[in-house]
Amino acid sequence: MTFGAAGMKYADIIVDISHERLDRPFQYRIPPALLEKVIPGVWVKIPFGKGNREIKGYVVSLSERPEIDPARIKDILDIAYGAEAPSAERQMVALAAWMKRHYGGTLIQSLKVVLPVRRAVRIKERKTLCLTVNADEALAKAEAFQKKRAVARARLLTALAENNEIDWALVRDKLNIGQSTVKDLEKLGLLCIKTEKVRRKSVFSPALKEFALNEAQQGIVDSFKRDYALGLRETYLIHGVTGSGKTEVYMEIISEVVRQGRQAIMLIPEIALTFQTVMRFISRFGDRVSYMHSKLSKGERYDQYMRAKEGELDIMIGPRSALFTPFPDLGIIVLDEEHEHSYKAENMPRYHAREVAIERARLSNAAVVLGSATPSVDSFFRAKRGEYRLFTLDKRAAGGVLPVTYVEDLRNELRKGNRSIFSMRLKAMMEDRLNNKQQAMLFLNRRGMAGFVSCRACGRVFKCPHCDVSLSAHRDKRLICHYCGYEEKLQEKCPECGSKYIGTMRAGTEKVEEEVKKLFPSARVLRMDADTTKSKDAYEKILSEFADQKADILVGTQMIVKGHDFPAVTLVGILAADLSLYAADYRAGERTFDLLTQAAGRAGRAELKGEVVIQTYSPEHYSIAAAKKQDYNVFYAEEIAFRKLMEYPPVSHLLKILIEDRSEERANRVAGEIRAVIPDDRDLKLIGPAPDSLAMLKDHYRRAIYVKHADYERLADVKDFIEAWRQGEGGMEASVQFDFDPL
DNA sequence: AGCACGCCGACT
DNA sequence: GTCGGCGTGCTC
Repeated sequence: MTFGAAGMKYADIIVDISHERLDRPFQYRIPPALLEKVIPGVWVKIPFGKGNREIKGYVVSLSERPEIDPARIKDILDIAYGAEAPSAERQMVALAAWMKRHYGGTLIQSLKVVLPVRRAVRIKERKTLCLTVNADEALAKAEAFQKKRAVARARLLTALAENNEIDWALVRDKLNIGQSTVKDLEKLGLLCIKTEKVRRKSVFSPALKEFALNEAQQGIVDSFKRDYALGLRETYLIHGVTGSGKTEVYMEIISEVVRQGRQAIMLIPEIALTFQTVMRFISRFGDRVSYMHSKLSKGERYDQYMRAKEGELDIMIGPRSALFTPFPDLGIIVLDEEHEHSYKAENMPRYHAREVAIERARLSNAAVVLGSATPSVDSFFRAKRGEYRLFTLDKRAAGGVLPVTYVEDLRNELRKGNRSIFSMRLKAMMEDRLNNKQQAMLFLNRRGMAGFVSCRACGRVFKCPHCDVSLSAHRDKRLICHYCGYEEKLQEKCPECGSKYIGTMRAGTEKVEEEVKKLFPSARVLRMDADTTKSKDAYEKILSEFADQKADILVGTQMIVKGHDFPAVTLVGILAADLSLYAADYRAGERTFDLLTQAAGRAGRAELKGEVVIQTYSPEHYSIAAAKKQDYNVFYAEEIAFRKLMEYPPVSHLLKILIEDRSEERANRVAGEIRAVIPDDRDLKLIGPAPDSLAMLKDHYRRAIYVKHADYERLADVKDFIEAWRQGEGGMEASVQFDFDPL
């Protein structure tokens, strides 16, 4: 490290404003007094823009030579925080650069994800606008402004008259109104700006437990140790059926790495669902373990990070954010339930924890272990290709047999005159469990319920003829494909069988609960869904009530599928397995198989034999057929064939380049220029430019170019190339955004 | 993103 | 003329 090296008069700084046009280093002069302190990794205060307003910036490097006219270069005002800038942090910056390259967005966005947030806890503020006059008066004013051609003011006042309180962000994004308009109206006394604040907390307590590994588990641990001793740092995928004891394997592997004086990160999907896992780690590793969860405040999270950095911890457990724990010598990263969707970030940079884990491991010479009962198609594909080492645990550690699974064809039920939501078999089995004082779970698959349309008689699903995904129902009886924009009218009769029973299926959990009570008036029913778990702890409360057998039947959505063992549950009913199958997403088949397998895994985990009833309109679909057999390999073979045929990930990857501008001519021109400048590569497939599915948004014309390639890295190259070109000769006209493997 | 400059339509 | 809204361009 070069601390304040001689001659380094300038600092290259990434400003803390997330905008495409500002996403590059800005040079600032380092005043003599700060020469020692301004080094890469430090946050500084700088004057920015014409008004020299004070903002923060992150120093990425130092330089001797001014890149622009020195007269235009301003001085750094002061250090903001972080004068200690350790080497671990340098690695995090490299990781941020990697994330920007692979997921798009700005560097400052990636930096903020990767770097611990400093104690200067920014109080989260939410600004809302509200009227200070009544609605009628506002409307009158709006009309007056409209006459004066003050369109923006009129728009804002009309909106406020309707809602009387609107989020500032909403006004800015959806109404396309600048802050000058808002501030002017505030000055005129027509509206006021309210600011609210938000807060958080946390608690826990441990327990104790012991265990021994079986042969299969020990085999994995031994292979890992051998590799690790040889200095091999690989990515391992453990495919282990539910109850096969993956957690013990993780703990053993982690304990080996910790013994060598290195640290471990253990990633879990969500803390609430894996509470037991956390407890087991705490009981084994004691106070050298810490965990994180989404409810921790920034200050609390920062404290945990600091403990890790200072060497007070060996293991960090938590959701994807735990990935950025600044351990001095990280030796291993484990991702449990690696197929879980919560590993994918929802906002920019939309990173996947699995991929970032592998990159971080590479940077710190660590190994990666992925584990799942139903591995993601992506990971299994890589394992088969030899990128990851595959291990299999196909037996339950505590013995016990897998449940018997029945698939019930709902079309037959309808034909037999059974129009209830329960098949005859499920009804009979529920009755049996009630008589024998055993428990049942009814699982309603609500995922992908975004209104797909099907025929109740024959099960025909209305699909897009171009994309092989289901169409989603919109207002005024239109069916739209979210992939290509294809549109058709909702038909009166099913084109397949002529039935008029066509519609969006919307049997909610409430409806199911009602039906159960109607059918079995004496049954005690618990319901768990977004409604009943709104309050804090409601989730745990319902589950423990059910575990204590205070109810006979638990009705719920996805959330009942995970966590908690219920020894007395011997029946799992999946009411409509199709619902996730026809979601407008190429991963629909994968999701369905996961859900069914995990739901089935809930039945009969102890001595009692379990049974599973899968109700569906598409018993022949491979996701359902494979779930019935509980055979991941059968599912995978079908699914990967489908992905190959359709050129969907992981077989192929897609980069969407979105060009947006107020002027249609400019949007078209820039799109054309970008298309022309993309380097020639015969394996690179280019589509477009063409109007985006949302051809116009907020009065901006949108044009899209799609680039397809089997290798994700080539697409990242294309993005880098276009960005560099735009910073240089291409110019920064219009706005350009990149999206990898969109939708 | 946020701020200043300047163009163009409405009004004294 | 000139007042002021709203578009345009730039930020080391």
